[in-house]
Formats: sequence, structure tokens, C-alpha cells
Amino acid sequence: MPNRNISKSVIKRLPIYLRILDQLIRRDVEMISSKELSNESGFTAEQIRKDLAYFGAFGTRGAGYNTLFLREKIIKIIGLDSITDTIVIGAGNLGTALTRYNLTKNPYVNVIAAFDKNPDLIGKQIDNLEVLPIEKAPEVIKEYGIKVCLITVPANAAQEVADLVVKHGVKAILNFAPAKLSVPEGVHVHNADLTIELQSLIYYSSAEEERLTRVAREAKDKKPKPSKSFTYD
Amino acid sequence: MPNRNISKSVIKRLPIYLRILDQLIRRDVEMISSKELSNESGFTAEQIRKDLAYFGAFGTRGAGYNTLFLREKIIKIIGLDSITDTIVIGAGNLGTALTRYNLTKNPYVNVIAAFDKNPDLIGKQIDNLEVLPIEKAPEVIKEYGIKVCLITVPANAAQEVADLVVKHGVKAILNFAPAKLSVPEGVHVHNADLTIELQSLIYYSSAEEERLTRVAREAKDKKPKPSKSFTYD
DNA sequence: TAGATTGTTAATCGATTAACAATC
DNA sequence: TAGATTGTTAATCGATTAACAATC
Repeated sequence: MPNRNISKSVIKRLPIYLRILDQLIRRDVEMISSKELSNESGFTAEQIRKDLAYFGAFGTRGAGYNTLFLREKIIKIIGLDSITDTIVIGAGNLGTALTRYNLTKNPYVNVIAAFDKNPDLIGKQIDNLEVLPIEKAPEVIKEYGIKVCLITVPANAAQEVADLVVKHGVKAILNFAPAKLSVPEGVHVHNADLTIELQSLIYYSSAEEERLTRVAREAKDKKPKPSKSFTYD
Repeated sequence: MPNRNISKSVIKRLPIYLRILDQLIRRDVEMISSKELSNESGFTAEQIRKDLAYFGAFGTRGAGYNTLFLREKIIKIIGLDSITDTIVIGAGNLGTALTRYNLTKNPYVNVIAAFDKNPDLIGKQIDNLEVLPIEKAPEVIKEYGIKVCLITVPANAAQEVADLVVKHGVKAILNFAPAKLSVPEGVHVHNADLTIELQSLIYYSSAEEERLTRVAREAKDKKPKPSKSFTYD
């Protein structure tokens, strides 16, 4: 029985299952058990079975999952059964790389346009796309029914760009800018802030034990006297 | 009392607090309450207080947190108090963009070298860095004591690259390749798989309700007969 | 002292894991 | 029928939220 309100964690794992199924199918594997999917993905077999069961009974007891069938189902669950057109806003280094990257690597998604407000970048060629002025974005969003947008502008421009695209119908934003975006109910934002990924990784790259002990010890001694001047308003 | 084994979710939030503190300090704000930090970050005030309390008592009751003091603490907790040198392996579009991006945007991290095995890319100039052959990586890792590495090679080369860098002392990998990496105990991998981010976002970009109902209905009718031929070995 | 806000303990919620009956 | 593996329910675990005493 399909359950509404499926958690984000479950949804994040679906594309990983999809990728593995793609690989298996390329190798002509027809059936796969949750146990074997576990080996490939690193998630537990129980979790995989539970994830899939949210959407239906796709397997065969005693036999496992038919790879082609399961892939088909996951594609439809995610909504990848027709190619998703998307746009990139911000044609700097990262935006350019992502535009190229997605055009070549991802069979389910197609970057149809890239935008910027910097006159030096407008007109620039990214493979066979030309960078358009940001003013053209509303028109393109409407004409192609764009629902998904990548934002790769600097932090201070991100909210403004988000407001613009949401106003014209975008429902989901992949935000690479190091900024929190406010969006209306029903619009989804995923943050792909690489600085944050990298910094949280640094935490694990050296001996935390002694670092934390020192921090805690120092906090007691050196805490500054509270002052009310210049407080946040 | 500093608690060991702090959860990944907590650690992922620390860089966000840090970024907000950086902004506040730039605006000369001296004190900030958990309530106000909540407004800026989108996390609840309770969660922020709890997160910080894992590491020590950094605030002042009745007054809030001193921004400079708290920033200093978070920097030390994460381990950003000295610049972290890092390397990028894979100098394609994404690797090049990240090399440029990190050099300019992140005061706590420094990309000191980029590597590739493609002769066409070796020798290429990325700002003031020259792309080096992958064979030089072990030497650079050892000489600079590199503990953190970004992997931006194609999926089929990612494991091999991971093995290489781990062998020479890397403890943390930010993996952009769409592949699961196996690493020994004590080495940390964060996956920044943009395809997966994008695909899981697509799930939310259109009306899921009807899509899921259809998937579940179809699953009953059309499930293929199980076959044992060509199974996974 | 009164008002504000932290730090911490307890309660709740949600997600993962374990167990096992159903069934191919 | 016996062996295998799913789908589902129950138990556990962990993380978030709520509450409030401590204290500036």
C-alpha cells in the first residue's frame, strides 16, 4: 500500500538503487536479491526492502527483484520516465562545469539553458549552449515548463535568483550558493554547499579527541564578559 | 562535558553556524542568542544550543553567545584553526571548477595541487596551479601531509584513486564520482554525488501523489515471472 | 530583583534494525 | 516439498523537541 509522506532519507537512496540497477542491467544481470543490493550499495538488505515496500511489492519471494522491472519502477517513482529539462543560473566556473557535466553524464536530465547577469559571461559558449542574460530566464522557464533549477551564483545574489525562478514556476532548486534560501511552501531546496561538505570532512581528518578536550578546557577559562553593545537587532 | 562520538548531523551543522558567525562579525554584531541564530540558520534554537553544548558551555545565560568567541571555538572544534591543504584528483570540468572555487572562496582550505592521468590535461594551468600527473600524488601527499582529498575522476577510476591516496595517508575524501568507495576503518568518505542530489530533487518537482498511486497499481499487474537465468553471481 | 537566555534532562518522534510469517 | 527471499510488523536505537532549573 503506497504510503504518502515518504521520508527524505528514503528518497535520497532511490537514485543510488537506480544507479546500481543500471550497472547490473549493463552486465545482463536479470535478478538481484536485497542481500546483493546491500553489498553493492552499502545499505542493509532490510533497509532496501523496506524502502522499496513503501511504493509497492516489486520483488518475488524466494527469487529477489527483476532488475529491469525494478529499474522501471524506480524511474517512475522518482519521475525520471521523461527527460527533465533544467536550467543553470550562474555561469561561472561551477555553473559551467555543471552544465557540461549534466549534458554528458546524466541520461535523465537535460540542461537546456544557462544564465548570468555578468555581461562578460553572456554570450559565452558552453558546449553548444550560449549563456543568456538572466532577464531571459522567466521566458525560458515558462516556455519549457521548467520545474527544476540549479543555482550557482554568489551567496549574495542567491535569494534574489531563487525568488525570480520560483515566481515563474520552478518547484525545486539545487542550491550551490553558501546561503540559506527562503522559499514558499511547496518549493523544495536541496543545498549542495561544497564548502560545508569540505569543512565537515576536515573535522574527521585529524584526531578529534584531543582537539575537543582542549576546546572544552579553554572555554571555561577564557569566556569573555558579556556586553550588550552592538547586539544583533 | 565534551561527549565523544558526536553524530554526523551535528558536525554538518557546525560549518553553517560558522558561516553565519562570519557574517555577523562582518556586521559588527557582538552577541547573538540561539533564537536569533535559529532565524538565520533555519535550525531550532533548542537544537543549536544542544549542538554547541556537546563541546562546552560557550554562552552566557541571559545574554547569548559572543560571536567572536563562539566562532573561535567552532573553528577549533572543526579543526580549521590552521589552513587545511588539500588536493584535487581529476582535472576535468568539475575538478577544475572546484580547484578555482576553493582557492578563492574558502579562507580555511587551500587546494595545493591538482592531478590527472590524461596526458591532454597534464600541464594545463588552473589559475596558478599546473595539473600534475597522478604518479606525483603520493609524493605531494607525503611532503605536505595531505589528509583531505577531493576526487573528481570518472566512476570507474574512483576506487583506484581512493586506494592510492589512502595508502599514502589521506584520511578524508570528498567523493564526487558516482561510485561507492570502499575505504579502511578510520578513513572518512563524504559523497557529493550531484546526479543523486538532482534526481532526488526531481522527485519533489512534480505531483508525487498520482505518480505513486500509478506505480503501485501497475506493480500488481505487470510483475514479470521470476527467472533464474543470468542471475547475479 | 526581574527578565532573559543558556545548558541539561526528560519526552517525543522518526528512522533503522531485527524478526518472522508469507510465499515463490 | 525444501530452500530462499520478500514484505511487514515489532523492537530498538538515535536524533529532535519540549520543558525547565540554573544563572547571568
